[in-house]
Amino acid sequence: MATAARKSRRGDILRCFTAMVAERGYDEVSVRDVAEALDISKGTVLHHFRSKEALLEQLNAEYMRRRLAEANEFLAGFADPVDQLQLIVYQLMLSQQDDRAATVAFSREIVRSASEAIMDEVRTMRDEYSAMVIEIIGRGVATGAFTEVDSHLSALQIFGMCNWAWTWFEPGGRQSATKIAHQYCRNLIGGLATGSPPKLKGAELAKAVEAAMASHRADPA
Amino acid sequence: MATAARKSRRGDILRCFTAMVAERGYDEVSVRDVAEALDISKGTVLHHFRSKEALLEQLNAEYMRRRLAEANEFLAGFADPVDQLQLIVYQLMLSQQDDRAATVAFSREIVRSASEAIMDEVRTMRDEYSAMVIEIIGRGVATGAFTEVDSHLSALQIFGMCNWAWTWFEPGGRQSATKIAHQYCRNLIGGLATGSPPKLKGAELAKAVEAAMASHRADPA
DNA sequence: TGAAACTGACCGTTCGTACGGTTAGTGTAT
DNA sequence: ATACACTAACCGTACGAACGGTCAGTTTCA
Repeated sequence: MATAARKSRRGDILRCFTAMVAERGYDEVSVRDVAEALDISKGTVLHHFRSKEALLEQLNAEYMRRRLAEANEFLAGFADPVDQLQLIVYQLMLSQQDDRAATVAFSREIVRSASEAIMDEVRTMRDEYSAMVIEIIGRGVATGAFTEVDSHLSALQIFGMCNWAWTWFEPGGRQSATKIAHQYCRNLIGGLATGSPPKLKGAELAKAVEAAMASHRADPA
Repeated sequence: MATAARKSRRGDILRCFTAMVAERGYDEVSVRDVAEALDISKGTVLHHFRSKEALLEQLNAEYMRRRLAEANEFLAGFADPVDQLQLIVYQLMLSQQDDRAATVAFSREIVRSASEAIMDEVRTMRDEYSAMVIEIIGRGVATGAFTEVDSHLSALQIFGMCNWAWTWFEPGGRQSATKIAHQYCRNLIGGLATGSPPKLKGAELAKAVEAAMASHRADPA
């Protein structure tokens, strides 16, 4: 390990900021709020992160890094595009539950990562993830597993139905993320798929995603 | 018409505010910005609307009022729940195109209308609209047109895939709202529906929605 | 003449950020 | 061992700009 004179509170700052952005939104969170919540000075926050915007950039980047790492892991275990597309849905919904704060913060401030110059690493990772999903759908169409669809548009449809969940999903609520993902898959994959509705092995897929998420979890609180 | 000593700029203010919120988000729009854009004083803006929050409330209320009025009109023309559900999708997507600013502003600030006290009229209308869609799906399940699904959850799925479009859809872009709605319906209604994929009479439905939207259009610029 | 539309100066507050100084650990040479 | 240099963590203050909102007064028109 490099050097760590005093144990840094960098991690705490990012975590606290993430929680606050999730709850109130970027504009309603001030650097002062974060500092006060952690009982440190505002100067300390800006010692660790160049600016408030840099804080958001880090939050977004870490979020995408986790999702990509997970996806690379669990997709490797399944070759069938029908399975793979479901895995994606399970991941997106499970992140609503198990990586809630970061997911909400990321989703609600998503436009901010679309244009700002500081966010181009985030943008690159978003594109990479999108491309992955588009490729899966395209492959499904090519093999005849899916009907002829615009794979780009179908990907957006999937992102939409999953990402929007930040506005209403409650982790402790009546329905678990897996249950929701399962029905989303039934409704959507059923529509994409050709012939008789494919048998969806939900439990197995959910387990694979959960395993991948566990091994790339953010640092503990 | 009631009274109008000087012709009021109330409409202009709300329209301008809507456009700005759509583009930048509520927090990034100041009352001063609106006033300067219209070349009036800040006092005038707050003469017409009690507060900045009241401005957002009006924007949301007008948006929901339009959607409800349209829905009540075009749903009356079709009895089949499969048709009706498609009409909803067409409406949600067409509003992204033909009522863009209000739709984006409404979508991106949707959480603000979920909790704030001032927003309860908006909340009531949102609930009414939701209930309508849930009822359609429930009826489809009851008649056997749709498979056994949680109609509440399926409604959220539809709202998600449509509402999320504010983050990426461009009115003048490569794909029209109707085209997108058509594919969304194919992918999703196909999955909901039982038996062979129902014939989707897209063109007719789109026309009905467009007619309804035309007759409840917001005041011209 | 009265009511609505509108103005412009103003208030109190909060914002993000810059910056000089202090404290506490770590590596190194004696 | 112990003195010294160095670095990263952290504090506290200060600042100009912008914020939402108030209000007494002026203009305009039916």
